[in-house]
Amino acid sequence: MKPSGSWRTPGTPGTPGASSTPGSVAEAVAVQEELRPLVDLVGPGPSAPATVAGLDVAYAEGGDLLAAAVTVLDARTLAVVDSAVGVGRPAFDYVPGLFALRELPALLGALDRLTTLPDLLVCDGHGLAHPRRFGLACHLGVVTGLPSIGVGKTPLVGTWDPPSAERGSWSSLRDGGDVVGRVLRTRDGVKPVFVSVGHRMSLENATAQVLALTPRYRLPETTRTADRLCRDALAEAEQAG
DNA sequence: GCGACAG
DNA sequence: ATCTTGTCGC
Repeated sequence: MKPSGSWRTPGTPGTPGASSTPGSVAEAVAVQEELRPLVDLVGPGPSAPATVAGLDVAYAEGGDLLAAAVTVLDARTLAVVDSAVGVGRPAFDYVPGLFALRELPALLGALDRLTTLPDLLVCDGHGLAHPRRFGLACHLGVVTGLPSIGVGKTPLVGTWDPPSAERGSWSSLRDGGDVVGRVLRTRDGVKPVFVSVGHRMSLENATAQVLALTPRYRLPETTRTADRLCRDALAEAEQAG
């Protein structure tokens, strides 16, 4: 039972603390500050990725059991072409801003079990739209070396003006003088999502990719398929033991 | 000091 | 995240 530590194609070999879990809040913050400079903000990322991965985690009632899932979709048809899921334990208590430490080991474990190496990771949470500009999407991107973006359902930091009601409209998400993301309307008249860059992606491209992944629903198909997979896996795990 | 706070 | 009752609309 290897924990989660290695990655097939490390973007930055020898990255310290990349996938080991800190033992305290102070250590967790230190890990984020240490890895933050490794984020590639130049991008621009693939304009026409062949495959896009969605990542999500589901928790059992007690919060002591979780299932992490990754689904890989054909970017053109949005069909699932590969997937991996695994159950485990949260690696850290939930603390806003340190959320990534909680799910990272389980997600890396699932990524390791993929047969396909996706061209882009779409994370359920924020990237740069984070107090220290190092949310889950940045962390996963740096550790895997893959282009990544974050799509959050609710804000963590920042202020914004409401985008107009039509799908495709957006407004800048600003925090501390920085544009850290976009508030993007993916469906007409429906609550927007919060898009931010994770790693090796431009904000413009991240926006385009999210729109390509939302032909019908508010959330990206990647997120929806991963959500279903980890929920099902969690239900099975709870029945089994 | 008080509220807010990804999932 | 997860739980929950009810409501509106396709």
